[in-house]
Amino acid sequence: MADKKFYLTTPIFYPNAKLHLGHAYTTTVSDILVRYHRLMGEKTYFLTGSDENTQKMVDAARKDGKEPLEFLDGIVARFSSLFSELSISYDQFIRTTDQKAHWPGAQALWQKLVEAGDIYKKEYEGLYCVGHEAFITEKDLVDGKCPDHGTAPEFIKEENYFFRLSKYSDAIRQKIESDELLIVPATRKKEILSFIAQGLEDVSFSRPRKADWPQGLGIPVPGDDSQVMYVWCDALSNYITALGYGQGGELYEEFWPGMHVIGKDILRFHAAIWPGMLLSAGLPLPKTLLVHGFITSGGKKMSKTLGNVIDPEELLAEYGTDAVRCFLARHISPFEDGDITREAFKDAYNADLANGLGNLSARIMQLAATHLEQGTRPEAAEFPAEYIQAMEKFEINKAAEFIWSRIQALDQKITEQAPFKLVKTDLEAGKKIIFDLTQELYVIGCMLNPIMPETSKKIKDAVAANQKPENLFARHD
RNA sequence: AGCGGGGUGGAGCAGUAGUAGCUCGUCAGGCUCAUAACCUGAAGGUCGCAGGUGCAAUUCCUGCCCCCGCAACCA
Repeated sequence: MADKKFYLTTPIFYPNAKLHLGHAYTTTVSDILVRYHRLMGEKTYFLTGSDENTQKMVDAARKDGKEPLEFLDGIVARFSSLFSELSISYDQFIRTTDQKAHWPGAQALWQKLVEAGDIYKKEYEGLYCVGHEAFITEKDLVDGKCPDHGTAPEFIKEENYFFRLSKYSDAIRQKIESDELLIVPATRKKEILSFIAQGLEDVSFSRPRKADWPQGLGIPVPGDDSQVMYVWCDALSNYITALGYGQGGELYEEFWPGMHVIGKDILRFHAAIWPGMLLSAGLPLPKTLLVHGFITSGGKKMSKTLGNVIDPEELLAEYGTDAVRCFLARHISPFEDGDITREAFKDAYNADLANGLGNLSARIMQLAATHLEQGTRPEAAEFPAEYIQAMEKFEINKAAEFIWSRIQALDQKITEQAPFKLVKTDLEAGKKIIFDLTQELYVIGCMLNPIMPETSKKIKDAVAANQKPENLFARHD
């Protein structure tokens, strides 16, 4: 058990805008899983980062009147400030513009694909839409313009490198079917298998270096400085470059392969292109892909025009870190789309935290502080099987549900056994009940560790100190 | 068009071939240790529609209807 390893990554995020609730969700789910495995005594490594070599970022920077690299530093600082407010316990933040940490590994991986004979040059011509950052076909056009962006596409003829993904369709399918590459939930596995069954096409793997990209942006293709890597080798590779792949990294030897937490929109890249690259390079595939859904608000996708955007920063400022983590963990399924509104958040906060956990802690610890002589810090808390099973299956909402069923059971127990009454007639019997309550509260504190690290500590400390904690969660009305 | 997800008491969700559960809300009662909290009970659903297979379907199959996402700030 002690030498079990757990490596988990989030996607790397686009630094052209600030992070929204969806990013906060991915990262929080990831953090809960990592903290759980850490709690189980495993050696963990938790990676997150930013995907920086992109045209959209350059555009956003210029629009902001900043040089891209300077702009990036500012955005990345905001990322880490959000992560810190969310108590995200990552070990490393990888940036794809990092020429020391990232580039050598990405280039080493490219080289492997070349050696495997899977990189070839191809002339490509077509209509390129700048807004899409992609080629579009003539039949997409309306009046000669891109219907989404209202601009005429440029006719581009360029030579690019391609990756022979088609060669790996069968091998990838086999790995996924056999769960060697486990895709959770099963519906996503089915979805990607039906996609792969159509046969995978080779993918464009590089772009000509753009004149307006500064030095330091875009990873040069080994042996061809006129080209930079396209997103696949540039970004997906972060999962191993961060561990020092290609640079004799010990972390790589120790932790790869691990698991990726991703949103449903990037399933294809992670379940088709990325495994294809790894197969070509002769490297192990990730063990698990956890694919979560999107967070909607009022049943609709959050959008500025609808005005239903919920900003994680605002929620954090109003309710605090653990309250936000608790909502995301308990009320959003890690496998499907989930919904949040301010009203629902407030209701859940009052029910789960103020009336539930907070009030229970207060009533038990008030009794304990009044009637017990001293606190206790139980040696090793037993984790109930239901909790373990849910967490192992990544069902953090069910794990949370289980904790709250325990909270309810304790409230019932206090009412039924009425230790506050019993102490007046049979002090010892009353004290025994109160002591038991503190022990059970302590276990709840332990189980809460991954989901609500701060609250977990406060509860355990309160039991240890035999003191009623400060009001943990004040009601919001 | 195609692909994917979903339609279950007022709201949000679980769930299973055989008396339909949970949370919130509502109503009534109880308790007083606690954060006007907590506990108990009640009302409220023909489980989208129509067929089919089964002794039996909300649960399996077929068809249909409706909603949502796949295009934006994107996980």
